[in-house]
Order: sequence, then structure tokens, then C-alpha cells
Amino acid sequence: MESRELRYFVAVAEELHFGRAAQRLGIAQPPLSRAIQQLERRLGATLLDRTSRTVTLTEAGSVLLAEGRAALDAVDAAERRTRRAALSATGRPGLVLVTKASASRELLAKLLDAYAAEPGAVPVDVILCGPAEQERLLREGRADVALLHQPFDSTAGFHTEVLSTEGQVAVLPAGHPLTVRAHVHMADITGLPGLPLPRWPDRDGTYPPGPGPQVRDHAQLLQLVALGRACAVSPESCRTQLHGDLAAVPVLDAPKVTTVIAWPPHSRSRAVADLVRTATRLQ
Amino acid sequence: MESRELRYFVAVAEELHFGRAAQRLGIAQPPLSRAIQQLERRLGATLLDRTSRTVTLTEAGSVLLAEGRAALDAVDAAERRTRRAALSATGRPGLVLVTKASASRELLAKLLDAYAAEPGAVPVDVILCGPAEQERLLREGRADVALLHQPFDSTAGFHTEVLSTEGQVAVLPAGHPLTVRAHVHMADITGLPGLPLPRWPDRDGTYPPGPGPQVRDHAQLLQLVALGRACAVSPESCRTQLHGDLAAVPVLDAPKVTTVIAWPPHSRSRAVADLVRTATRLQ
DNA sequence: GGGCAACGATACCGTCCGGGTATTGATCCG
DNA sequence: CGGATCAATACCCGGACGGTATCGTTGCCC
Repeated sequence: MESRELRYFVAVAEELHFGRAAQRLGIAQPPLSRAIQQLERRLGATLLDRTSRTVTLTEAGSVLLAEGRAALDAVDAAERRTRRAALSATGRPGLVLVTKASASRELLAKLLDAYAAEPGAVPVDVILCGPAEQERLLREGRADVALLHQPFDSTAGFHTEVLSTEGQVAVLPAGHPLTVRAHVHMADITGLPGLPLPRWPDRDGTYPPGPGPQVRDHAQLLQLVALGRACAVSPESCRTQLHGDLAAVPVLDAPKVTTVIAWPPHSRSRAVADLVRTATRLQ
Repeated sequence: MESRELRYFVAVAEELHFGRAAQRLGIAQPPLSRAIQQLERRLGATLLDRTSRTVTLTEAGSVLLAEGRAALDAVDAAERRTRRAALSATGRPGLVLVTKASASRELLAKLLDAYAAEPGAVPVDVILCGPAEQERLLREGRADVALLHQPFDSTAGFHTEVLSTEGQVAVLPAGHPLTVRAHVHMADITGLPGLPLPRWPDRDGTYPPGPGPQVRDHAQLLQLVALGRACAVSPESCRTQLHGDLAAVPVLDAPKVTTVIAWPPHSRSRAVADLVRTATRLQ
């Protein structure tokens, strides 16, 4: 199967409309129709049920949509990583590390320092992004390594090494009655009047229904807590980022958060290997 | 980048010889040369250093070789899974589960029975193969799920759920002095005179140097032990497969073996999800 | 119910690109 | 120095891919 065919099919499967898909692909509609027919003939499978009014995915079609996206990602990643490898032979850019903006600055700083001290270290670019975006960047070959936080991030498809495990704290507005407690339980903070837990976007960028404000990153979250509009449960290490108008109380029964360093399999790169080794040796 | 270009490049990179690569691809050499040049131009990277006598990979070239193989695997997997999805809509074949021939028959039997009892269960084909082969079958889309054994198998690139953890036992010829012991340590069985630990093949099919007979599967291993030519350290569950002329003694400090069920990410299939859910509920 | 609009399929055509053969040019070997 | 090997170049051809025009079907709305 050619990747062009896959791109065509994915476009149609996503748009469920030949005309729009063709437009998106920058070709006319008839060649697209033909290409899909040809693909179906070669696969011996009907991928789309189409009337002259509506296009729907068959069972086989949804499989190919999911698998095809992954395959196209892999092809793109191969291209990008090759380009980057070629550049790094001549120019500056070395490794790209991606992590959440909310991640522990301490751990990251220690890691970058330790790695920079290694013999043969290359420059490391750090990308900070919102949750769930790291996975994409890593898969698409725009980044070489990521610091992920289980159980929030999925590590599916990557190699990982555990770096640290920490408990979580409840982040509350300073002066809130609970802040005098030495510790709390989850039950204490769910359903606090006027301080709902916020909602994070799903993998696809939509928000689950329910009460609580919508947040997209940790800064927004802290802002909301400071404003007295929400409370939060965050990894302990976020304490270093709290200002005077925020307080943190350990939550005994919150799930532990594990920070892992993740990288794509097939990574032949010595730089990635060095960085990972350095990270695991940080203890 | 087109998958055809990737296939061409991978062929040349593996053969390090345009003529042989062209032959393998079923095309003539000149178009292949051109295709590679074009790929290099488009990537803006030199992939191969070539004189008229020798071809070698550049740094960027090795990256593209590794990444390109993975990408091509993904494309092939997409194709195969789609074909299978289309078939299963009409014909018999449902899920394909792959596991090592040496794996616990008990666990597998329990899993298959429990799944077959589920509503909406589809037929499950079981493939038994040697170690390290499962990974390939799963990646290539020839199988839907695998039972893997950590730390022996790599689970990189897959979703996994832990099914069970067990200790290991030393497998010895019946009547060996150590078999009267209630348990042993690793130190007791490494370097036993005349009973070396066997060598397993590496990921690439070659054997590491050293003493000890070469084995490719568990049956061979047990055969060698029974013949008094080797001893072995195996998961406890292999006890059910031992005959009268073999004995097992727990090894207290051997690494624990974890059996996991693994499946490729992107699996939209309800059947895979059901099977995994059934597996995790086995406890 | 008929006419219209939307949309995918079909027909047909031109062009560019992928592949083939023949040849050149460079390098290693005897 | 001559021959063999192998990648690159030159040149040509056919087919596949993309474009335009059109058809046929299906909802929809007056």
C-alpha cells in the first residue's frame, strides 16, 4: 500500500465527504473517488458505504482509519527525524525534550544540568506544552524524548524509564479552612461548596460534561484556585510553583504520580541513550 | 514521503549495494539510483556515502533506516489488519493471539475459556512461536494480541495489562543432588559442573558467545536438561510441563516473571477490548 | 410529485513521472 | 595497464495520476 493512498483514504474517512476531502488534499474529486475505489479493490474490502448523499465508514474502514493514521504518523516521524539528524550533523539543533509546563522544574533542571556535564552532550531544546500534546509531538518525530506523568499520560508505544514517584497535594486558596489540616483525603475535597475540581480536556480536545471550570494548563488551574473558583489535586512538586495566595495540603489517598522519561522505540541515537542513562542515574 | 521511496531506501540501506537492492525490489538499478537521489534532495540530507566501489550509511541514513523500517511495518500492519477486519465481517477468522510455546498452558486455557463464554466472543486463533517472534507478528499486524513475559520480551510500542507474576524454578535432571533442596539461589546453579545455563538467541537471531548449548525454544531446553547437558531457570508455571526425569527447585533470588497481555495501540476492535477485559478479570 | 441541488461515479484526455535499455565514468584488482 | 565492477547519466516509453466535463442517483422543498 502506498502512503499516498493512505493519506487519501484518511482524508475521506475524516471528512466523510469526497468533495471536501479532495479540496483538503488539493486535488479534484474524481481522481480521489478513483483512488479510493482502487484501494478497495486492492484490499478486497469495502471501506466506505456511500450513497449519493451520505458516506459512512465500514468496520474495515474504521480499522484502516485508525491504523492508517498511525502509519502516516510513523512515516512523517521518519522524515522529520531524518531531517533533524541531517541538520544536527552540521548545525546546532541536538535533542528536543518535551514536557508539560506544569512539570517539576527541579527534576528537569537537574536532568539538563547533569546531561550537559556528560561528555559528548549535545544541545537540548526544551518544549513546554499542555498535557496530552507531548504524546503527539513524540509520535510525530518533532521531539526525541518526553517527561510524562503517569497515570495522566499514556506511555503506549514508547520506551520508558521511571524517574520518580510522588504523592499529590490539594491546592487550595490561602486561608481556606482545610489548609490548617496536616493532611486530607479525597473525600474531603470532592464537592467542596464553591470549589469544584476542574475539568481537563480529553485526548480529542473536548471537555467531559459536569461541573467545574474547564482548564487547559496548570497556570490556568492555579489562577482559578487563587481566585477561589476551584480547588485542585496536583503532584507534590508543584509546591515550588505556588505563590502566597495558594496553599497545599497532602492528600493521603490520591493516586501516586510517576514521572517517566519516554522515547520512541527504534531510537538509534546516542544522544537519546545518553540522556536516558543520565536521567535514570539521577536516582 | 512516499512509502515506495522508503522501501527503496531500506532495500539499499540493508544491501549497501544498488544492484542487489534493485534486484530484490524487482526493478533495474538506474531508477533506483535516481529514486534515492531524489529522496535525498527532498529531505535535504545525504543518506548514503557512495563511491563507485562502496556504499555506507550516513548518520541521517541510519536514522531513516530504523525509522523507515518501523514506518513500513506500520503501513503493512494497517493493510493486513484491514484485510482481516474485512474478512471477519464475512468469514470465520476472528482474533489471532500469539504466545510462546513455553507459556503457561493453564493461564491460556483459562483465558480462552473465559473469553469464549463472553457474549459477542469471536473465534480466537492461537499461534505458538519462539521467543522474540511474537513482537514481530504483533507489529506486522499478523496477530491482534500477545501474551508476553517480562523481563524476557520487550513490550515497547504496545499497550499492556499485567496478568500474573510468578517466581522462577531451577529445572534439573531428576536425581541431581540439588533436587533434594527446598530452594536454591542463583549462585548455586551458575557454574554447575557439566550443567551450564543455555544460551538464547538475541533479537537478531544470533547467539551470544560463551559456554552452554544453544537453544531456540523451551522444548529443546527441557530435552537438554533431561539429557543432563544443561540446567535452566524457568517460570514456575513450567512445572506442569515437566516429565518424570526432570525436577524443579524454586530459585529464591531469580527475577520475577510477569505475564502481560499486549496489543497494538490504535486497536479500535471490540474483540480485542473484550479479550483484554476478560484477561484482567481473571485476576 | 416534479424540479432542483448536491454529490459520487464515469468518461475522456493530457502530462509528468517511474521504469527500462544503453552507456559513461570512476575505482579497485591482478 | 587492462579488465571488471558498480553507481551515475542519457534517453526513451508507457502508464498512472490528475484535470475537465458530464452523468446518475438521491434527498429535499416548493
